[in-house]
Amino acid sequence: MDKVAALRAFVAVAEAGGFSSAARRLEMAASSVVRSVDSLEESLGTVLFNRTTRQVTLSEAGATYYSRTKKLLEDLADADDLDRAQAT
Amino acid sequence: MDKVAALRAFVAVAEAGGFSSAARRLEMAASSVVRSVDSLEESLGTVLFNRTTRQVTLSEAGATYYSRTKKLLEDLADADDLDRAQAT
DNA sequence: TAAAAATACTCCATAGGTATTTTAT
DNA sequence: ATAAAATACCTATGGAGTATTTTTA
Repeated sequence: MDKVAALRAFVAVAEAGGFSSAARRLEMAASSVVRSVDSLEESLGTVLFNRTTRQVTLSEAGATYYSRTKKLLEDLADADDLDRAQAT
Repeated sequence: MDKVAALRAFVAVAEAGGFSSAARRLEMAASSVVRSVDSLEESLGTVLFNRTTRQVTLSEAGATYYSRTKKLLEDLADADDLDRAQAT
């Protein structure tokens, strides 16, 4: 599993409020988004979203995970910017 | 590219001081470690290690990247531990 | 010359897309 | 009825190993 891709999918679904709209936003197939989140949930052993075909909302664990990983993806983008003046 | 795997390889090489010893530590083939770091360097557009067949040392950019990503991998592991009492 | 890096070659898992089916409003 | 989720199916890409070659101290 590409964890970073899965985290991006997860965050997009959380913010878009659904798999289809997240897929449009990410410009990828909805099936890929579903699978990324599925494998993420499986690897965590936790349900991240409460899903019906009409509604996708973060579970409690999902909300916690969202707040942690959102920042983490930003940090990763920052880390990759090696030209930036370094605080380190 | 599996970025997280590549970051783990990068950190291991930095700490082990070489691709072979990193591979032993990670229990994977040296060729995989080399390729992970290669693709990481390519995606960053930056040389992370100064390499000869006898010596592998962090470049300046590599040293910066190491200090950033080392912490990031720890944060990721923390984020995945959803049972932990949450500061968030 | 010996140990490690680099590379070529191969194989297989899986990421990703399309098409279809199921579900809920 | 419709829009979205879920899933089945297929293909191609790339991740991973083994074996080989190159390099340098």
